Amino acid sequence: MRENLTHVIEDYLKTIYDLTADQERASTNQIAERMGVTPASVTNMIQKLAATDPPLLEYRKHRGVELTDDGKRVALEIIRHHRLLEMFLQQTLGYTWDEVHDEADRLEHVISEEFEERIAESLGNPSTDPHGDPIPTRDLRIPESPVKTLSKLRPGQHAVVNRVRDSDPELLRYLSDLGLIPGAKVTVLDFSPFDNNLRLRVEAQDKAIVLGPSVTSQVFVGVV
Amino acid sequence: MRENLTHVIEDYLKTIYDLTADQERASTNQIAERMGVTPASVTNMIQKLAATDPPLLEYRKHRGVELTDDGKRVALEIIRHHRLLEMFLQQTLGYTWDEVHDEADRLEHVISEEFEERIAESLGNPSTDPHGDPIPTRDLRIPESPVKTLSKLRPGQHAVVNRVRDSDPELLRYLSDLGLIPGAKVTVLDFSPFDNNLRLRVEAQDKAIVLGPSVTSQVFVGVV
DNA sequence: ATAATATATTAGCTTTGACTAAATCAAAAA
DNA sequence: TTTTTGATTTAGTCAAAGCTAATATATTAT
Repeated sequence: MRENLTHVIEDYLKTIYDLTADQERASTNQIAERMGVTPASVTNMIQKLAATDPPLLEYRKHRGVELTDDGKRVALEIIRHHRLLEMFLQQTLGYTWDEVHDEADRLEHVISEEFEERIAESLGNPSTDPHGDPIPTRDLRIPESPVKTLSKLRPGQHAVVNRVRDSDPELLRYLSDLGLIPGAKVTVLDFSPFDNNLRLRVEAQDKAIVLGPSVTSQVFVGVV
Repeated sequence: MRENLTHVIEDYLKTIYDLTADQERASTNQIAERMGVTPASVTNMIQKLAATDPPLLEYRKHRGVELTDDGKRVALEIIRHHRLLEMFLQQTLGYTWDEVHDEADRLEHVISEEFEERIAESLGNPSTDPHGDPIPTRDLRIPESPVKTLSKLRPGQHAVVNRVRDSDPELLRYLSDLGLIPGAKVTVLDFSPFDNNLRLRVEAQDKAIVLGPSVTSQVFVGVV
């Protein structure tokens, strides 16, 4: 039913899955930008993926794409590999959370189900990766990701960090210096309009910090 | 100096390294058979590898190939990855020794130096893999592999198994059932001419066994 | 409604690494 | 030495996945 998909196809499906987490369809240009290829290459590939039997995505000219259930299944399998690997690299091999992403991006395409199963078990079947992203279960169910970002909070509100965007290692190092890691408790002290800066206190850190929206929009929280 | 070599090129170099362990040069057909491709494909590839700057191998028409020092360096790097991975899969993830080879064959091309270094350290920088094959050091030195096989022994001789051919998982399961694993001590009881069978006793096993040359030639020993 | 801009598609070309079929070379046999 | 056989090489294709340049479609602004 599945198999014989190339690593490249897996990457396209993963990227599209990601993009359609917060929108209906993914556009050619969005996919191109995320993957670092030209839009023409994307058009080529998505037409091919829409023409497979069964189709991995649904394509409408000039209207972008949406994954089919088959496409989603493949994407989730890869995402499960990726996030389990991130956890494994951190917990078992002592990687820091800013180092795990690139290594996992390469390993995710080549590990067997056996490998997946063994690291999952040795980690105690974790439900999230080091950045707080949920790990799909063996049968590829995945809880909704939290959608509220720190940038939405206003003075007086308390929240717990439960996930951070993991795309930029620089940002991750900065966040961990600040103590803004999953589990951290924060209190918003001040909000500046126009620049949308937030002044806030991270529990267990001595002094308050001021962060702009390019940081606060990357941190997902649950309000308490 | 190195880099931008494809996985396929790495596989060619590894195969050629392996073939030239016990002969001067590797022939087109040998390489083709080992890699499961046609001889024509091999000719293509080796001509390309001989034309790189610096060349990875030395090619003479109808005379086969030999790796250059640069080619050997690349091969040894991959072999180091492979054997460290085999050890890691067995020791850390609980794989059996017949399962590690295929997984390592895929992982060896994608792990970083960082990953290599971390597993080497976590394993205490082992000098051999689960089959007894020596692991090249960080600076890519490798001891000579033992060359004497069990099939060369004659009645009365005592020996210690130090390596077994790792290409066939079936054989590996059989050998481990017999207790013929690196470290095992054996005594040869009988030799049958014509069929070249050996009857021998494996220390710590209750009864003697008879093995033909298709088995005994795959087991490397040190005579004591 | 038209023009301007942004987005998407098509067409044609490139590189990698396979393949088959045909041709050539080298070694062994007659 | 010639013939036969087996190994190797050449020539020409193919599929994957990228690219550029040219074209077409949508959307927004006038």
